[in-house]
Amino acid sequence: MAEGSGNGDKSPRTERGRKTLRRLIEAAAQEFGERGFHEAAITGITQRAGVALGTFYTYFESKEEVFRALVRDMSNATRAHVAEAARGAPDRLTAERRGLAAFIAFVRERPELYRIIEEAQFVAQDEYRKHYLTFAEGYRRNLAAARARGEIADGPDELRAWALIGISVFLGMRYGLWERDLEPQEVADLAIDLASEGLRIRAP
Amino acid sequence: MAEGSGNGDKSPRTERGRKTLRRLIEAAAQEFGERGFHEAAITGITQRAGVALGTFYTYFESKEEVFRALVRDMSNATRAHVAEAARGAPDRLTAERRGLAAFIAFVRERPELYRIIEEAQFVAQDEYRKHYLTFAEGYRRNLAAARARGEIADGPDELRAWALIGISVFLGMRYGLWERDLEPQEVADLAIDLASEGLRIRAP
DNA sequence: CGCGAATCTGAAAGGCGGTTCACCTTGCGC
DNA sequence: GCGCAAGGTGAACCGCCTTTCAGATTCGCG
Repeated sequence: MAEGSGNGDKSPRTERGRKTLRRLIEAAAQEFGERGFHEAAITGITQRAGVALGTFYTYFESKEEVFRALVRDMSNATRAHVAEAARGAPDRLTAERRGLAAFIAFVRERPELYRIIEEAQFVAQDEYRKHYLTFAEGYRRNLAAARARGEIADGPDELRAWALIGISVFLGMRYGLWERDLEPQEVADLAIDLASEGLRIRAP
Repeated sequence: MAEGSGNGDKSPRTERGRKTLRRLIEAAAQEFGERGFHEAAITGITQRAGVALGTFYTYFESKEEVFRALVRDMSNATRAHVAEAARGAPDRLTAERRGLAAFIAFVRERPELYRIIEEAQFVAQDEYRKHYLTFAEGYRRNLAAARARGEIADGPDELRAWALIGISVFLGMRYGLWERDLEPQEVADLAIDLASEGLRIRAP
């Protein structure tokens, strides 16, 4: 759960406490996911968790603090999920394809996580930036390594990383969140084909 | 200014009124851009505009209504700006390059507009979707036409459109809003080169 | 058992800011 | 000039929700 920044040592000491904390976090994910940060109410969180209002403040300093904790969790969960799916791929493009398909499927399963991260842009800018900067840095490293191995053409790693992230996020939104007229696997195949081959007509 | 949906006929009748309305809209763009929808206060808007609190409600039904009006305005302004820059390009890839450079430059000039559109996701979902759906539809048509002319390789127009929009938005965020270590023109050149050539090594 | 620490409780404090409204001012059309 | 619609004013209302807090309850340990 990442502990993190300055919560005046509110971590639980007993098993009971840990259980309550977990329920609060899950309830918060639901509440924020359904209603958004500002519409969400602490009473909504505590009701979902089945505890009294005051209990919330046994574990969190403020509404914003849970939200930040949630963003970190989801950021980690997303990266872990994608990395897991791509692990053991024979080459970079295959890894990309698998990662993207997994990402879109992930968005479908847990739309609330997607929504929370995007809202962080306005509630916890620093966490939002950290999320994408971390993602981009990993991406950049992968591209640089693939380039060194001669798997992909020469080019600017960092910019490419941001471009590919943009593709993933928007395809995730369009084909994961908004409509499901294509399967994650198809979306990934088509997208990676575009990234790999480009728009220009290949010489025969 | 797009009139738009159901504001109980609050449009100004005189020149004085039109002037005040314009100042309110500009003030709102500033206030929302700097503080975000929820932090923004009507008093902040009216103070910036130099009018009394009540005057706001002479022209708008609610806080949300100005916000929606603003999103529509900015959506139109962005599309117009990009289309203008791309007009008269000899081929699609050149048009893309010019449009992207213009978009990134636009974001740099008016970061508040960018921020407002993204926040619409949580304040006025329908406007947000409409913005990107409209953008995507135009893009798709352009790609289909270019494909028909034999300028680009065969492929799925709509998905490509979403992918290219994702690239633009994320490069705009990274190189327009967050840091300026590359010029808009360089970003556009590199990005369109990626979109055109792809990652795979070209046969000699 | 019995005691202290950890948890839990929920009423109420305290702020905040959107919206209303009754009244005043301005300026166009005759 | 003058009358009336359009425009402008800001104090007050109002509902909502985060956070606090004093006290009750539970639990683990000796």
